[in-house]
Amino acid sequence: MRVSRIQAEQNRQTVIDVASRLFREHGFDGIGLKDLMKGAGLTQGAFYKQFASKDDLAAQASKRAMESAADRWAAATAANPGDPLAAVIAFYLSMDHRQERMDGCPVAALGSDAARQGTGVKASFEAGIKEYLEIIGRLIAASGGEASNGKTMAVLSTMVGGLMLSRVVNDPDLAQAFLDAATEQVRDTVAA
Amino acid sequence: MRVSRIQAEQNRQTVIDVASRLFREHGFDGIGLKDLMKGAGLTQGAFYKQFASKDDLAAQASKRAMESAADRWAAATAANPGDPLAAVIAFYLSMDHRQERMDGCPVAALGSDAARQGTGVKASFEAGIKEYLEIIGRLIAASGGEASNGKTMAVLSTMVGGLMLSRVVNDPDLAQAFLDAATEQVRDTVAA
DNA sequence: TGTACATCAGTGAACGCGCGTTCACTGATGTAC
DNA sequence: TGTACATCAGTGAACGCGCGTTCACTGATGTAC
Repeated sequence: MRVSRIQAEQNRQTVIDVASRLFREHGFDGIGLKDLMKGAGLTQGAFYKQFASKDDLAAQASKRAMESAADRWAAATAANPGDPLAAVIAFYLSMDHRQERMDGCPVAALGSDAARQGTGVKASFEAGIKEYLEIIGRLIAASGGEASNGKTMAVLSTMVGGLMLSRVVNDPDLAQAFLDAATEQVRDTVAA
Repeated sequence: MRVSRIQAEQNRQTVIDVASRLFREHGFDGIGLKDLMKGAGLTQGAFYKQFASKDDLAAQASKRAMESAADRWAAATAANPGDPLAAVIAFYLSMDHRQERMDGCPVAALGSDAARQGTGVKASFEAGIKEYLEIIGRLIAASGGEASNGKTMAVLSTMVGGLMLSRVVNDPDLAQAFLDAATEQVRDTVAA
């Protein structure tokens, strides 16, 4: 049964949204097209009316995931206008973020998977990472610090690495210690 | 055809070695038992004489991968006794390391995969990460710095994050910039 | 505006394939005497 | 030390299953007049 062009486009967007979350939760190889489509209320057969391949969806879903992650950074800054940079750091390096892979940072959730993917997926990550860097740079500058490219990249590296390491260990105390250590490091770097 | 107990144990070790490399190259879900066994010169059927499940192998291969990564750190320090800490940092945050996922750091190669795995795999990573921290702590202390737990964890976070970010982008210049930024940050932290 | 027809988003079944796992069998190794 | 037999590492085929992808079909939507 045919569906209006508006509805069809809406469905396509829903599939991308769902995929951006389920890929983060299960990895690109850990979730099949059947379940991805089911998550959008559709059946498997409709997939190839909307996307060229699973890889194509992976690239688009990665883009969407990075965009929505940047939106969450914006939300964190809006919630704490007094010290927006501290708000982003606190949110990113929190136990909450560690535990919600599905709605969290795609670099931490899919970084090592993405390194194995094709140019399309990597391009999506690259664009999102550049957006991250711009936001961090702006926040450092706004807080009165000197926002060099090197400094913003170092800050992002520490945040991503700290979150990843905290997720990879079983011991909750060690996980918390990584988040704390990264937080302190980032604060020192920003203040320097 | 039966094989001597010594040969059987040797085969088992070979499977673990091969798996530790192929998992890093292709991810836990990206390589099948048939190819893993073929890499060790065996056939698929022998697998369950040696391991309880693929997950069991993943845990053992993760342990092996972390151990051999620590060995490479030791090799780097031995090659530059004058400044062993700088040698480890330079090796870890190099383009060479970025390009050789198969023989490189398992945290960067499999970190986001490992976060989705069971307790066994995570325990292997946790043990390896503690070993990393001990080595870094020892090297900082030896270089005359104050080696707090927080500092060593922050250093490791920055190294892992910097390498991961450099692998996830297409642009080689941006990749190099992440490696450079992380290197400088780690040097500053260690010297502080 | 109303009618006739073409379009095409979505369905559901099928395709070939590789997955993790199981199993009957082989034949060299290990053990008992 | 030599012989008879039990053990079991490894083989290769099979199991059921889910994968990504394709396709004939449906029927509401969009278009032409």
